[in-house]
Amino acid sequence: MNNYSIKEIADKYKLPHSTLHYYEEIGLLENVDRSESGRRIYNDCHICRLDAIICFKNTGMSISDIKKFFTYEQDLESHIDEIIHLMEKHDETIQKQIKLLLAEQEHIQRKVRYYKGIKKAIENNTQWPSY
Amino acid sequence: MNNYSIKEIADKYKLPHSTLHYYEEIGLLENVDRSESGRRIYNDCHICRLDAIICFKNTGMSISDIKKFFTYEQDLESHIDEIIHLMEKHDETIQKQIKLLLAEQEHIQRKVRYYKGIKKAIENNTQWPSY
DNA sequence: TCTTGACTTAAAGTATACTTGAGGATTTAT
DNA sequence: ATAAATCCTCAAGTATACTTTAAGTCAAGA
Repeated sequence: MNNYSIKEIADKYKLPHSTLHYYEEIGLLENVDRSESGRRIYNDCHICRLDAIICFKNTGMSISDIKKFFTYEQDLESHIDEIIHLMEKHDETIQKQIKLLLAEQEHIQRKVRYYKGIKKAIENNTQWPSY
Repeated sequence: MNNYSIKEIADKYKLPHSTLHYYEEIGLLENVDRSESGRRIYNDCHICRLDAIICFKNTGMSISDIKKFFTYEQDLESHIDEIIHLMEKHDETIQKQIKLLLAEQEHIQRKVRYYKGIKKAIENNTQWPSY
């Protein structure tokens, strides 16, 4: 089990120290050891948890849901159904997000084509395209 | 050019009235006419703009960037390069989001499989799978 | 040893995007 | 005619997720 300073963790995840303080304060990061002088000592469990936090955050999960996940995970046997449900729901959410993004990307790309048409028309002093 | 009450618009876009008030207050919706008694009268330009606002919001664009887009659009000729740049940048952003979501979806699906394995192990009183 | 950089706490502040509440006016349906 | 629905303004409040500030302690290199 390796040890890490707050700087090492902050650098690894490109997070400011304050965010790590904050995550600890709200209970998202737990059991952070301290050196004799009171400095935080992180370990591989925190690495593990931060990997999950980053993944969940990247996919738009709220901090309160992320916390719920870890709470369930701490007593996995009695919450296995909730955990599976949470993960399956989140999988669906991601799927919906991807679908929406793909659809909206079409709109944006259409706008790009439209505005490029306008640019050409401006440059050549010809008629503007219709949208 | 059709006219719409705030209720019609709110229903169409499934937004509370307050959000439409807010969008007007911050200048995202402009030139909203009023009836004699002071009630808002929206028209097809607002429909058009709201379609774009919803699209931009769905793809994670900030309100300040959405405002910037409409500001540029109001004097398209002198801002055509900025508009194209904004849209192309946004297209890239969406592309990145999709990539990230697809990658993270793998992680979530792996978790689902893992926890389902655990559920089975609990039910059959057998050994837990490794992650 | 001294200075610089890393770290601490606790409270207050910030950014974004709305939402709610109070109090009143108007419109529509019965 | 009256009740219910819809709308108005403006200020204050809320939720989420941090960030900043202040004032100080600790550790490591020159």
